Amino acid sequence: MSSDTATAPSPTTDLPKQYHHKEPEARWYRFWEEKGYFQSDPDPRRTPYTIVIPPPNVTGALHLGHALNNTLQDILIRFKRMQGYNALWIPGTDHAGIATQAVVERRLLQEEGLSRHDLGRERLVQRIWQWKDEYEARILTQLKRMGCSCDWRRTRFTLDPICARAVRHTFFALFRDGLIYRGKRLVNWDTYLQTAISDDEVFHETVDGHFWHLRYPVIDPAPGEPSHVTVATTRPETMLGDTAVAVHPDPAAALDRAAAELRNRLAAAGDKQRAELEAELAAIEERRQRLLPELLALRDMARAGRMVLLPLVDRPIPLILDEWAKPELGSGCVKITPAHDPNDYEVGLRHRLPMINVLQPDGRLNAAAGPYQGLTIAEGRQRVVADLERLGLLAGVEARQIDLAHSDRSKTPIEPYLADQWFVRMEQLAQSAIDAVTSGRVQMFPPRYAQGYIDWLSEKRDWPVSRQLWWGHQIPIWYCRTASEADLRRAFPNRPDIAWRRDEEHDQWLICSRDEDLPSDAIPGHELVREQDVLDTWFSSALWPHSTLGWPEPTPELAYYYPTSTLVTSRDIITLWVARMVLTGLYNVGEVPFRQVYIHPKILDNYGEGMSKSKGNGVDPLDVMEKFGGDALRFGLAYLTTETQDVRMAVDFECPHCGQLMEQTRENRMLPRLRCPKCGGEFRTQWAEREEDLALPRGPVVSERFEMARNFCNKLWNAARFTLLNLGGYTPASVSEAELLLEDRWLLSRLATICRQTTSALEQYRYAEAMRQLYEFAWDEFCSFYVEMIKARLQDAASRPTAQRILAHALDVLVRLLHPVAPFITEEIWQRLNDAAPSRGLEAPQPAAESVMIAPWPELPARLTDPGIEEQFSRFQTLLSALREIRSRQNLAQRATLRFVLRCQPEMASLLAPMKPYFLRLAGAEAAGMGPDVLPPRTHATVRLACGELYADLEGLIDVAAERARHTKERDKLLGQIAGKQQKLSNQEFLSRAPAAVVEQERQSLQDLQLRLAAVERVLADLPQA
RNA sequence: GGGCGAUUAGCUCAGUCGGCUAGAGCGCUUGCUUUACACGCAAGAAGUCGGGGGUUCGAGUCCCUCAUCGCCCA
Repeated sequence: MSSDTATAPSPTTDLPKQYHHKEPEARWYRFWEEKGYFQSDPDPRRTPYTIVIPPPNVTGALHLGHALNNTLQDILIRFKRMQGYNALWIPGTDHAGIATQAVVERRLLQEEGLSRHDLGRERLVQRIWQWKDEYEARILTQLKRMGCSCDWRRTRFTLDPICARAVRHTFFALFRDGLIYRGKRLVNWDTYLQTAISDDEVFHETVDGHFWHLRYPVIDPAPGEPSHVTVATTRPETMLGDTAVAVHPDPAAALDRAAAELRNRLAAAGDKQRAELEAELAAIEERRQRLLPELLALRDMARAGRMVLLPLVDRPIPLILDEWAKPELGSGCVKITPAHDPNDYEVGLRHRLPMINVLQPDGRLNAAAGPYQGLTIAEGRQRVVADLERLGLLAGVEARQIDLAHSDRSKTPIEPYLADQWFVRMEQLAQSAIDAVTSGRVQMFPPRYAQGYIDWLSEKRDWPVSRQLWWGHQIPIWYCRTASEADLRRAFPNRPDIAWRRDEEHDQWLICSRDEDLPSDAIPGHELVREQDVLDTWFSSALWPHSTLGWPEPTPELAYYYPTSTLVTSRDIITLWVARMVLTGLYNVGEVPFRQVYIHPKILDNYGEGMSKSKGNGVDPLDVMEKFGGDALRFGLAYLTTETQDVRMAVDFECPHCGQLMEQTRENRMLPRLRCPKCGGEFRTQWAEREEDLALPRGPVVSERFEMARNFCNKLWNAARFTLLNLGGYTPASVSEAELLLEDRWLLSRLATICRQTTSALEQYRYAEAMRQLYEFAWDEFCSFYVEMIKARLQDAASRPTAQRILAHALDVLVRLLHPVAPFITEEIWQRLNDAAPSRGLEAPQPAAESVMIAPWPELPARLTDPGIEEQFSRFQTLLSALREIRSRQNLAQRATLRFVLRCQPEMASLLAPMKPYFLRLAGAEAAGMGPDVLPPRTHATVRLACGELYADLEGLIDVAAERARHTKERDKLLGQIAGKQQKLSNQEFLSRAPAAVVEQERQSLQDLQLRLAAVERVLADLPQA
């Protein structure tokens, strides 16, 4: 069963002072896998808790953003698994159509000078599969190194046969139900990649451009009518595709409206904007004078159905009336190019204008461009402008900043382009997804993200799903021009897996096949041609929660695990992915894909930009883990996961030769090797690929965030080390309440509270809060107080056994609480603890689980929570820190014992009496007396505390100047605070309106401050004059 | 233009129902080979909670407004 890899070394040997993460991480991950702890199978007796991974793109390796995403999922899965749920985390990757094809194509061009067309479809796809294999392996390795407890048997890929089958079934059903159609649409055309891309893959950038003013001659102008119409454009070559010129139907009213709006804004404007707005208003009035008469004339001409002659191609095109023409802008007229501009497209639809496409897929001008055919866009633009100028039809050029759409994939400008595309009708589907969220069947955390989701879906824009790519799910449609419907019926009798529809526009049949590809002669005597396009990647990822569970097969997994429990993702794909999963889940399975969606922050680089594969600013989690360990990576990330704030993380490279830090910048972040500015040594980065680079030592990427987490792991390690070194001769036995000392009851109370708080925080996805609580408890309470206090008892033969039992138990609980976030170190400690104290627990000791991963999530009895004890203990802590401060302020020698007395109530004295040894141990202070009647030493420092008045004996020790400075400052501060309180308490409104408890609290607080002031003033008076 | 978020110590960030003298990590200063830990221990300094107005007995927290930054949508 258990391999010897799983045996921890003996606790008394090999306990280094520093935790070394490397070896235990590999060892325990192997152990968990061998034990099958990650695996989950349907089991009706248990409640499932399921997460599907947001499948990372195989485009490249994972960065810290992914590390965060997966850490948060693993924390949930491990937490729920320990809580007793049948926890399943399904892993996998996404083929990422355009992104991956683009990367492989780019590399092909760079390294071999070949285009995809040189290679051909089959061989390109083969190359991409190779890329996929390499990066999928790398990604899965990264996840494993991070400790992710996925059920690897169930690893899926969006292009694998199971997912492909789900895609085919979905497409078929949508087609059969009339929810898929083919149509001409204006799409965002990437001329570089020669594919349509979705709006979401477009980014806008302001660039320097021009505004050209073109003059179109009016055909047969009547006397008094303008002979030309002037239009303006940033893309003059598109004029070749113009099919109308629009003028506003009521230009006077439009100008009035524009002016009125400006006046409104002017009324509300600050001084800064005023001048600007006034200038705009003046400009409008000026236009009214100069342009309005002509616009009115043009309006009348348009009404009369008059035409203008489109220059260069000499095509008569109509003047039309449309509100898209803005009288307050440019010439007031606008050229209409429906095939190459989204707004013009809408105008074209309204007026049933012809739509003339002048571009080829590669971005060159086509036959419709007449004499310009074959030119690139840039060449065409130059020639068109020159020719117009020669004809005297160029009215002017102005330089201007223009907003230009770019392809996120190729970084080249997007051309709006009219093309045949496949669409999914969103009307019903979108509504179902909206309802799922508004009804609460799917909940979003934080809830504010629901609004954006609903707004986006409410537009119900049809989803363009075809991509002119080779990498992806090829659309299962075959075209046939010649067959009759009778031929189709004859060829496919009783075939529920075949559906067809008529495509009137292209005079052909569209035939969809669900299961098998159709041969070209499937209809005898007719030729079938397969659609070349593939589906948008999101089409397959939309099915992820059910395709991974085997849908459309009615698998036991689907029945048991669906709907899944939680989806953990980042906000930028709420619409692209989350919304689409909801609607396909409802459509295919009839049930939402998940109950809760948790949206986590983004990790930004030191420039405030999100990490991304394409930007190359991603930090490889392996780099971080190499230096700090997987647990530190995870803890550091979870600690940052607050509700609202993205995380800006500046990172440095650390020279492996000399330790010098180098800031990671835009310039160096993608280089395969770097040279240390200090020692001149070279090292490699995550981008190293060539052998000579790989031979260099790796320079890790470091950040202060992970140092903090690494230090925390080390602290935990040492707490465990201390425990293990003191468990010699441990015997299990129940510990009665009577045996518990004050500090034990305090610790158990705190532990019970922390258990409750951690559970609650994790259940509400408040990761940072959970981490902070655990950090503070482990470090400030368990280590700094409890461990220190128990040392004496461990030295004493009589008290040792009980102390050991409590200590082992406390460490056991703490380790379990930390397991979800820090799985490796907690397992290492757990195993060593199992050797030293195999049976633990206070009430009735039980043999511990063979792995902390499958140990039960700790829940301490509520009765252990004792606010009274915690209050008392905090008195002790305050007293202690006052003593320490005096020591420090007085610069007391290490070995010098500070004697003190505490004037206090008898109850307090008896409470603190048993703590006497701790004052000595923790503050080098000896209590000479406690109680109401103690007398202050002759030369003393005093502090008034909640528990009483502390007098430290400073005979022969005092530093007068330091003491005076200190107390003067303290007095001034107190005076200010007291004044504030007094004012508050003399306010009748406050006294009458604030809750009595608050008023009482304020009174107490004032009294306390006054007592402290009195004490400080007494000390100042007592101090010898300097 | 619309929406969302942010602005708190030198830096990076917490701060839940409005209620103690606003906290942490790092950095800084001082002192420590205290037998788990220098990746440590102890102590300290450091804040006009972006500006202005309002609500309230009371505002870092709620409302309005302005400024700056980021993201999403058009």
